Amino acid sequence: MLSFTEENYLKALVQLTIFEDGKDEVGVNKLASCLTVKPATVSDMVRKLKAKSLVNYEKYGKISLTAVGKKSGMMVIRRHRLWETFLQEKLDFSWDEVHELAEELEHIHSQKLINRLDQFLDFPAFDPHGDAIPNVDGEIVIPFRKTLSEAKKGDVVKIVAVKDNSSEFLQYVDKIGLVIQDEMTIKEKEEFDSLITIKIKGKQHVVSPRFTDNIFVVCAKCLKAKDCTCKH
Amino acid sequence: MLSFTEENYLKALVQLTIFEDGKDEVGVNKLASCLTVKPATVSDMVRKLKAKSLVNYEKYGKISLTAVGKKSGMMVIRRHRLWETFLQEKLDFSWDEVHELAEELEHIHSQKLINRLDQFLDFPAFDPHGDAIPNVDGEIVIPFRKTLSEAKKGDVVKIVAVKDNSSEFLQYVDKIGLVIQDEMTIKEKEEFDSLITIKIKGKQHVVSPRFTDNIFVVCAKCLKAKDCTCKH
DNA sequence: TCAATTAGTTAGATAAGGCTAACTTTTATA
DNA sequence: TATAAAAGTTAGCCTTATCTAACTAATTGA
Repeated sequence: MLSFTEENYLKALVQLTIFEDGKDEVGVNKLASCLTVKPATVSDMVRKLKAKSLVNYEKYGKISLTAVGKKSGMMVIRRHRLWETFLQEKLDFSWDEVHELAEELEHIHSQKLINRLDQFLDFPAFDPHGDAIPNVDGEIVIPFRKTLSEAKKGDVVKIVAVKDNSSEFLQYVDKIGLVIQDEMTIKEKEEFDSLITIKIKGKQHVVSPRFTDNIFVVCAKCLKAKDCTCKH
Repeated sequence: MLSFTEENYLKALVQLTIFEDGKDEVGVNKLASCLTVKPATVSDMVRKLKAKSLVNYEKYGKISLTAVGKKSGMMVIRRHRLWETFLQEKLDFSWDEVHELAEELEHIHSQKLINRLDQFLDFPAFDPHGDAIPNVDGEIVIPFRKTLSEAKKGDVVKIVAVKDNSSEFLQYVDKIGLVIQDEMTIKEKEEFDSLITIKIKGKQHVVSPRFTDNIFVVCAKCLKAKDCTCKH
């Protein structure tokens, strides 16, 4: 059985490779800063994960997940997202509170428990932050989406997820009055400093990249994600 | 914050002192066997717990909990029993499955989480094994009860709890067809080998001390626990 | 009451996961 | 293309929680 720590390494690797498009491997430094440990620690640990056939890795090379490592990492994310959903739906936690608690709950191993929880929640497809929940086999369909930063002036987009799950970020989203599935219009886009003016529920807000880089949207005109070829 | 291990030591101490009547302290060996570690390990650990003012202890002496240690231990038990209740009531686990899972879940620290769970479960007073759940302040009322071994021939008693939470034991209880709150009659009691013949729902069973020592009952005539002065 | 048994302690080792400091590779750039 | 900067590794140390082996204290009972 994997330790708490090993699971966190695999989870971070999934996030830095599979969930980060155009990347299927990552360096020691990046992984270290993601886990807030020192590169030396990662160097050591990655050798142990390789010995367990969970990652592919050669000295001075990049790190990637093996099939087994990927599945294990996905299961941690499945557990995390199901617990987040439980906390919000059943225990009335706000979306900025659930992440931290799920960081602990995700390490409860029982397969049976998590599948019962899934059933109890009526097999949710998305967690409170709009992220897809991997299925019982660790598979996931990452829907088409782009960041708000990529939207153009005049676009009407729908928020589908948030990238940053920190409570500070989510509280700012709440303050602006934005909720998953809300539509908004891009009123202005200043190329110079990347500030964007958006209109939500009749109200305008000027937001910075700190915000727009962490909001996932789909263009309201082409909601069928897979068919979307538009440049909106 | 207490570590996983420290919490297990405090929980075991609560079980061996507060829950064991007539005892308020325990020796190193007993604690070690309860935790399935070696006495040497306990000797070391207890010094650390004393340094944190969680236990009272002098070299070669007995171990007892301080007020702070007792409260911490009680909170672990509160969390354990609430999770057990959740698993049975909401996720349809059987009572022989919940203990092991709760051993992991009990170490999730958030006070807010556990109080929300308590509310979600509608403030249960007892867990699936019939044990009282400590309140938000770590207080508990241990109701009057005795083991089935103490019952006398002819007594009519009601099962209120089980002492042994292992799945083997609970599966045996299921096999006999016994459920918490059931009444039974003591038909025979053989002093020689302590075998007892009980009648439950019209069916007779011969049971050994392995069973009777681990079943808590109250005499059916005097259910008001606190007022009970009978010798049944 | 003293010897044997039981209970408890200490010292030294191990494994996991982390650190710092010093070193080596790789890469990027002038 | 040489060299500085960035990225990665190694060695040695720390802490927590565990162990074994050897020792000491306390209790028990003949």
